[in-house]
Amino acid sequence: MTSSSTRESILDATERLAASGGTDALSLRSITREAGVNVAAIHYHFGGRDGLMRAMLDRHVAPLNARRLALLDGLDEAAGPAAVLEAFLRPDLELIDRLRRDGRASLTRFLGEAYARPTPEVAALMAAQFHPVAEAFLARLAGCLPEVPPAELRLRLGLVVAVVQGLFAEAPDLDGPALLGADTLDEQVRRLVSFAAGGVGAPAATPHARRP
Amino acid sequence: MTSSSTRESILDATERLAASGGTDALSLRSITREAGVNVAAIHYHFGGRDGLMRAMLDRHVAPLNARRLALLDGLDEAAGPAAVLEAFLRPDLELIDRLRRDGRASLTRFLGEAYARPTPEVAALMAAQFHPVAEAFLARLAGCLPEVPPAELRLRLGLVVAVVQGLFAEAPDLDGPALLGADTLDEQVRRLVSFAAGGVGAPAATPHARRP
DNA sequence: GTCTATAACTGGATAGAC
DNA sequence: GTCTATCCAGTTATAGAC
Repeated sequence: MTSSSTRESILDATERLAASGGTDALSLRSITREAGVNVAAIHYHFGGRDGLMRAMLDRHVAPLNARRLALLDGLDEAAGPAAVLEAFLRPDLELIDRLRRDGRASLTRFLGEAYARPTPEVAALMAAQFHPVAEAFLARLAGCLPEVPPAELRLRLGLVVAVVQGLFAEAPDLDGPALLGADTLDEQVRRLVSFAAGGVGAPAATPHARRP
Repeated sequence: MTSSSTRESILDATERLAASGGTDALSLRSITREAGVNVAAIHYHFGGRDGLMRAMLDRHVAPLNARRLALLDGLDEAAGPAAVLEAFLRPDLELIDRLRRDGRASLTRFLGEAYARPTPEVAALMAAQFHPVAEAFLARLAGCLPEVPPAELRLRLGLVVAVVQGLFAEAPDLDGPALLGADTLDEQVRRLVSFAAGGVGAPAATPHARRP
């Protein structure tokens, strides 16, 4: 078996396990059993467990951010904040939707955990990949929303990211009457974007009187 | 040493470890070392590791929800959506702020993980505790925001919860120029509430024309 | 109620043959 | 590049003395 096909089969097996059993099922032993390869192969190809996890993240996060930028790039000059936020959010919902249709919903939790409890290295990788994306969207939003101070905009985009993180974490459980349950993808996008646009474009907070 | 004081010292030690080392530092061995008690004591008092984790959650989540309801109860009849959302969100920010001032910021990650990767039992416990709170707030919000359909309101409150979950997960790292970094607590509350109120009260999403 | 001692496992990593 | 065999640190849990 050539080098690259073993590498791929390890990644595929890891993904299958993450999708069905959640992150706890991702021991080197279970992965190698699933992939039909050997424990040492993982160390050879990825340098260890951490390297494998980083490779898994790249596999999903890089396309996600690429799609964000592509959608942003395709917008009209005159696009409003809602359209910009749709470019930011739609790729996440597409990913969640695709994985859930495949019966691989638990894979979203793997991604959610990369946010919620990153290894220092994973955190650095995520930040490095996400930073230019965030800056591009912030610049565009600042153009649409001149009345919102840039610092406030930055904070609010951070809150939007927090929403997305929450969606990824909960996505496997949303089968019932929950968040994005029974809707079509476009419907989900509309609803999420209307919430996000309302939040990002809200009048800047001013101190208000407290009750006596 | 009496039964209850051992129980307490175990809980305290668990909390100290979660606060300094994150969730991975919470093995029975490290806990018993820190508490100066024995491994078997944990099984005696909590029935095992899971029971201990459940007890830890109760210790923080129960007061959180109680405070939410208390603040909601103290509102004027005429209170608007922003005030209601402040009652919902302020307890979270208070908790994060308090833990960060104590140098126990990592404890927030423990709570964030309870959302992001709950044991089935933990998920059930969280849902049971949170459900009545959510219903109370939804009823109140429905009164303030008759123009937003109840189903939409429910979804949006879910998104607010996702924001909170994201805040808990990231809180330990927010020392730099990040989300709620340099502000006072009241300032944080104002900013978060203005975002949430903008999102929850946004005009209901309507289909909009896509670009050609 | 508390402790010692130990059982029974699983985890990641690696040396060295092929 | 790939495998076998092994190492060792780590985990939860429990039986049984006190």
